[in-house]
Amino acid sequence: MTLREVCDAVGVSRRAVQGYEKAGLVRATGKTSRGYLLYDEGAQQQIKKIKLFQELGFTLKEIGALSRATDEELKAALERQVEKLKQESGRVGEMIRVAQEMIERL
Amino acid sequence: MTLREVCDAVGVSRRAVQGYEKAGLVRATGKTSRGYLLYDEGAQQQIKKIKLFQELGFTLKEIGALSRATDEELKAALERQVEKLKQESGRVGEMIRVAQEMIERL
DNA sequence: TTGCTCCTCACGTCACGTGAGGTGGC
DNA sequence: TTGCTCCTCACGTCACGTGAGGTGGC
Repeated sequence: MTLREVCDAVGVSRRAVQGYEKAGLVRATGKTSRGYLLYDEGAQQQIKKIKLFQELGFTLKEIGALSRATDEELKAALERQVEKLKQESGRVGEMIRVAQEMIERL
Repeated sequence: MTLREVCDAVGVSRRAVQGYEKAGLVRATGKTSRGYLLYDEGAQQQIKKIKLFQELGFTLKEIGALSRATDEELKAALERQVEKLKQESGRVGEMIRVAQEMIERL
């Protein structure tokens, strides 16, 4: 698949993928005769995975480390992340209440 | 109050306040003979307010615009923000579920 | 030659973090 | 003079956004 096709399929920008490559998280698996970047199924899955981990709140650096981690380490990292996400969830809920209170007073 | 005192009281960094000043959102209200920056009660409240609006998800630029907005405009902006925060809340909840599923499978 | 699509830099953005170098008074 | 605290730059960081300039084939 070309870069554009992968981007459309996964829902990331070309520039984001470029960022992933710079961080050493993926690589194009080939190029067409015209120089277009190509990605195979594995690379596309990898890009999808990077995006998911980003949404879980990991930085690109952390994602790189996790790809080299054991299952135990990955599990521990996910558990820490769940705690962070729960805190974030509480914070967001609180902000919704605060904003609604402000609206009431206007 | 000195900058340090304000930072300690409000819970922001000196560098953050410097960023607020650069964005035109606050100004030191004076300086001591030693050149230390001073902030009065009003300035401190302003810094607190900036921090709150940031936590509601507004950028510094938006916060500047809101300070010059009418109550109607502010209300509308807050309502839009509540919608965004609700979406964010849903997203975070989903991410918690995804992470927990990943943990189960390890 | 023109138009189209894609490529590879590389500076810009946002909200600070993190020193660097300098100052004033005990 | 040394130590301490604070000041004002100014480059660095993170994850891209946004052009700029160039290429290949219809």
